[in-house]
Parts: sequence; structure tokens; C-alpha cells
Amino acid sequence: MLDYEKAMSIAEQKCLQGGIRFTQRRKQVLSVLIKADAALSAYEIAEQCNTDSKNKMPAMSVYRILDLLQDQNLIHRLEIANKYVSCSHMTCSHEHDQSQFLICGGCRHVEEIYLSPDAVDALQTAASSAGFSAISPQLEIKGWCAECRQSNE
Amino acid sequence: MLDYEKAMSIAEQKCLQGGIRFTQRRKQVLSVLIKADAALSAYEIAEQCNTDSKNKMPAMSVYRILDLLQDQNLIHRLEIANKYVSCSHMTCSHEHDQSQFLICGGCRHVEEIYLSPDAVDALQTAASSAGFSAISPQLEIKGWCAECRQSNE
DNA sequence: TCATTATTGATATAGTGTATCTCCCATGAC
DNA sequence: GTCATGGGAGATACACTATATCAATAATGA
Repeated sequence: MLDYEKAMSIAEQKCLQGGIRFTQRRKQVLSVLIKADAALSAYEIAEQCNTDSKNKMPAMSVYRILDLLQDQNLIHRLEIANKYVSCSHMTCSHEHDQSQFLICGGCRHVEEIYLSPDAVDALQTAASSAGFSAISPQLEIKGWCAECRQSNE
Repeated sequence: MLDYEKAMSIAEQKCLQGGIRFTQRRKQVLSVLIKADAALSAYEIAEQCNTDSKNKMPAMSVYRILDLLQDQNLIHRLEIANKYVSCSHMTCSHEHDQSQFLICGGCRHVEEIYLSPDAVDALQTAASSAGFSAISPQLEIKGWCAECRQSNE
């Protein structure tokens, strides 16, 4: 899990650089995602916010804030899972231009993985051959976690 | 595009083997997908069915039929795009256990690609290291098609 | 202080998909 | 041929994910 304090401070800086405010609402959403250390749906985030504080967080606000946090590269949206995760590279000083996620087709559990540059190159090459100019800097790969695989047999 | 007649005949056989009927409704849905030669959403399929014939195809029926066709390995569901495609390997006599799709993050255009076994192995290895027992036999990789890439700059 | 703009609240609505219950019809047993 | 059975289809309701829009509010700079 990310160093919470460090991550929040970096998020504040990034927002400043991006010319937007790091409001209480936005802090709250990002905070939930970092502390969860897992992929959550927008509605799960709202629910969590509403458990944590008495100030009601509408789902619509969550979506708005998620969009914004994504623009600042603070979180990722996982399209296969329809969920959101905090960017695990947020507190790294060096640049990462590739993230890869494994998503269990059964329980929707999400693991971040690290593909070798060779593997990424292979994907990129295949994409180019098909007339695509680039693969997404954020790959989502569906699979089966050990647990779901077992219970499926 | 698949040989239409051949594909439909194979689908019929597969349904027979699977112990289910290849009804008019099911033929109609599969037919639309094969002829479209593209990824369609469930509602697009329903719409197409309703254009083609006067017999109204409710979206709910489409979902039911898509599930069933998927069980018979006649079609694939693309989770990133929320769309469905006919299996391009349907008419092949040999076995394919891996399909890969490139999906444009902009226009949602779908291309089927062929990854080298090495690349697939690399993915599988990374998955295993993360505690996943397998990657999906059907990979979805998001990217940017040349057109969308251009208009995004 | 005031005007401007960013942010949030509130409501409506679209899109995608599942659950459930009923009815119909093809099939096989008799 | 008749009837019971079960698969298939229709219909309706609803859950979940997400966007659009407009009004209200808070923060900021002139």
C-alpha cells in the first residue's frame, strides 16, 4: 500500500500544478481509494465516504471527482472491472509510462503486475501490424485467480 | 469475414452437440453478428434484427441468446468495449485456445490480432507471479487506432 | 466588495445487464 | 392422437454504471 501521507501530499502538489483545488471532497475520494488498496466501483467509494463521515457524498460527485483525479494521473479507471484504483506509482519519483493490471474474471479481484519490456514490445508490435498506432499505457488483462479457478472446476 | 453458410452450419452442429436447439431467434442473432463482421452491442444487435425482420427482437432475448452462443464458443464478449463478436475461429478445423482483440479507446473499433506464443507466455508468466493461475483465453488490449490517435493531438 | 470562476448539489436520464415469472410450443411417452 | 414435460421466448421490473444539465454555493482575484 502507498504511504498515505506522502501520497496525499503529492496529490495536492499535482492538483496545484494542474491548476485545480484539492478540496475536502476530492481528498475524501482519493483517501478512500488509497486506504482501500483495492479496486472499488464509484458507488462503493460513495458508500465508503458515507460510512466514514456524516457529510453525504452523492455518487454523481464521486464520478466527477474520479474524472478529475484521473486527469491528474492520480488514479486509474479499470474498464474491464468498471472500477477505480489509486495509481501505485503516485509516490515514485521516476516516471512510469506503463501500468498493467490483472483482473479476475470471477471475483473481479485486481492485481497490479509488471510486464517485461519485451512483452510490452511484443504487444506493441502486434498492435502496429493491425493498424493501431499505440497500445494503452494502462493494460488490463483478464485472467483467473487461483481461488476462482479452483471453484470453477 | 467468415464464410456465412459454413459458419451457420457449424453453429448448428455445435448447438446439437451442446444439446440445445438452434432456433430461428438464435440463428438471427448469430447471423447479424457474422454479417456485421464487427463488434456490436446487444442493443445494436436487437436493432439490426428489428430492421431485418418484422418479428420484434427484444433486447432481453438478445442477452439470453448471446449468453447461450457464448457457452457454445460461437461468439465472444468484449468486456472493454461492451460488445460482442462472432468467433473468427468458428470455421477453422483446428483448435485455437487464444484470441486477442485490440480495442480503440477512442472510437471503440475492434481488431482481432495474433500475438506470438512468446508474448502470450510472457503474459502468462507475469500472471502466475501475481498469484493468478491463468490468463483469459481471450485477451482484450486497449490502444489507439491511427485515426483516433491523430485527432487526439 | 464585487464579479468571476471553480466547485458542488440536485435531479433527470441514458446505457448495460440480470432476475423472475408467465406463457407457448416442440418433443417424446403413452 | 393426446397429454405431460421441459426448453424457449415474452414481459416486466430492477440493479448498476455513467452522463447531462442547471441551480446553488464557495473561493479567488481585481
